[in-house]
Amino acid sequence: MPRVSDEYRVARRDEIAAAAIRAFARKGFASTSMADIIAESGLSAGAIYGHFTNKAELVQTVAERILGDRLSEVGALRDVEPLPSPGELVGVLMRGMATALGNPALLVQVWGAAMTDAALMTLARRIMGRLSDGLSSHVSLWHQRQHGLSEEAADAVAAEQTPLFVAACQGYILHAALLADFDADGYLSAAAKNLPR
Amino acid sequence: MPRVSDEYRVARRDEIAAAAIRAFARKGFASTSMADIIAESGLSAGAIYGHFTNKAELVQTVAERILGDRLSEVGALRDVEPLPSPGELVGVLMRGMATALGNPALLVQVWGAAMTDAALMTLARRIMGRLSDGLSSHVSLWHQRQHGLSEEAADAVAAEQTPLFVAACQGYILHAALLADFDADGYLSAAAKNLPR
DNA sequence: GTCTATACCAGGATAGAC
DNA sequence: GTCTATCCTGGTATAGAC
Repeated sequence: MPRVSDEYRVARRDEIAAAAIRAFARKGFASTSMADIIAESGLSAGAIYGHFTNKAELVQTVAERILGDRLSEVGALRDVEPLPSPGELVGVLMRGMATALGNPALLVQVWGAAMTDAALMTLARRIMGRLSDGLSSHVSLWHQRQHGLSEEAADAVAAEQTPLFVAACQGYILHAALLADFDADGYLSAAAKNLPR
Repeated sequence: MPRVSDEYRVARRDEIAAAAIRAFARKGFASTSMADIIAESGLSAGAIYGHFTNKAELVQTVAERILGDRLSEVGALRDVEPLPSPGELVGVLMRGMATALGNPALLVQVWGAAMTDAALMTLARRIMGRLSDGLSSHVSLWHQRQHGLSEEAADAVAAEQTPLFVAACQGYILHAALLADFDADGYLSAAAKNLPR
């Protein structure tokens, strides 16, 4: 029995989630406390806990939003013309992620946290599954168009190769997060050139 | 001015570090408390803090040991006969890591923790640098032997391709840590077959 | 060097007034 | 719904006896 309108509720939740994202971007995922988020939002502890039952639910919501946004990009992959090679696609995805997310360290922290947090683990799996599906269907399409494979044959090749393209994305993120002098363009052009095509 | 022999000191440190590794393997890297390590070691808080100034130093020592052990394997890469392709080498490395370390989740947690811990970041960079160097010199050797490239030309190719091999390792670890039904053999044979050679 | 006991702190969550 | 104030837990590190 809400005392206020649903629009108000969702708007407040959005507002709090946005503040949490800013806080995470500034202080990192794991080392951001509720106090940080509270300060960033300009609200109070009571207000936050009125909209999220606990920190886990808030984190879940925020992570969903951060990663979910990237997925729409994967969905639009099929329609790019001329069809880029899967290796080039890795570059498109990673550049999009870099500008949208800013700090790749956030993703690495989410992975680490997922190792001991069941909800985050589920989320990370779902995201990775969707990325994998998006890439896979693109790889299949590529082999059909480029090498004239049948759909079945192309799907088989895609099933085998897709993990390597996923790994190229994950490797990009880890390189970017760990190396101070990471050469992003060099990495991506090497991926476009050397991954199977 | 140590009151006991140096041998005793290093033996105790080793003992504590080994207990910490067991604790990390069981409860994960981030969520293991000093109390867990104390219990696992059978010693007391005072004893531990007599040998390590704080948790960070203990973690540093343990992480160094876990990751450092893997590096000897990288060093021995050159001597394998017949020379495996770089893609095959990824398989050798990852299988060795899997048996030695058991749980790949530990590495993912170390990466995540490194994002906000300067000492761990330094360590992670050093490990990745050495892995990269080991792979790189192998890739160069491979291209000299297999395709008759000059040392300079082979080094240039290696510089370009090495990040992809490193990414294949990192991707393996993330796949293994995140996916419940990960097909390790399928991943590694796909890597051996599809990575540049 | 090692033990027990405890000080101390950070962070998540709640109570009750408005 | 939101605020302020506070409780409570879990965790690191230290004090002082042996």
